Amino acid sequence: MHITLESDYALRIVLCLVREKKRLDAKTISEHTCVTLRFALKILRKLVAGGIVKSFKGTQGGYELAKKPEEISLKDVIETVEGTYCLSRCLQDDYECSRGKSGICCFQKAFDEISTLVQERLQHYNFGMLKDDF
Amino acid sequence: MHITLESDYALRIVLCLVREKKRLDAKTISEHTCVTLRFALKILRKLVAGGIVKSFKGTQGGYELAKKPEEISLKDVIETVEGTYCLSRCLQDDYECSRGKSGICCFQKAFDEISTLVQERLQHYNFGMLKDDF
DNA sequence: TGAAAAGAGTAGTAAATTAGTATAAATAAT
DNA sequence: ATTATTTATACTAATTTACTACTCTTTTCA
Repeated sequence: MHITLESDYALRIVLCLVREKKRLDAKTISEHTCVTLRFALKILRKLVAGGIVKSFKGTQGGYELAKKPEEISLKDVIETVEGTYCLSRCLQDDYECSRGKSGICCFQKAFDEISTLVQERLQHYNFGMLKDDF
Repeated sequence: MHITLESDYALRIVLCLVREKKRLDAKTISEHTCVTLRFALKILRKLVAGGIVKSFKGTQGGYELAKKPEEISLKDVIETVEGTYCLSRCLQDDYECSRGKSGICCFQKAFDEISTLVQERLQHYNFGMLKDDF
């Protein structure tokens, strides 16, 4: 019931790019964030696919932010890495809830409210606010 | 980043006891909730230890609620089964955050706020409110 | 133009967590 | 005593998370 380590690493990586304010190659990012090179590369690919980071191939290549820090929320990064947040599986479209015949159980409303709240808060915090906060 | 299936089963089990309003043995609970007998027994032990359910040994034994439905929150059940909710490991006492030398990182405040919010909401919903809601 | 320095893609393995089972012992009622 | 129940401990299986290996493609620049 946690944010995964992978999300945590992704947040560090984005923070690293926010702070350095320039193009960085994967090796440098790996060193700054204490995430292994291979794993950092994998996460960076997800961030690129999610439109949070831009990549440049070849010598002098590397990664830059694709948006301004204040346009990148915790939600953007976390959901790019691990998909939409939901508190219980019964909120997922493909989940067959064995409790209710109707497909709607008494817990669903509560879980849905809480998941929405979490998403809203994760959306609220962005890297513009967070960057100097160490 | 989910409530586990085990918590989900625990909620069903408590709901079953709330609805039946009488002492039930593990086999009956298992049948009503579609949780295997062995696993239901395991979860019931946690619920007993957590003070949510009372157990009675021997013939005519079984389980009853230890409190009124309105005194049992979602939080009570979920935390009994899987421990305190926290969004990120960096909120756990024993977690060594490799980001900040100070032990406090810029994400911690946000995660802490959100975790608190989730706990508050889970506390708010109780089985008195939920029981008839199918 | 081709070697070097990057990232991209795919597939795999290892570790951790979650889910579930087996077995033997203890207890209470009759 | 016997039977129906819970308790306790330890185990195994399945799933998810974390991480690695290898090969390919692209870009730069001597």
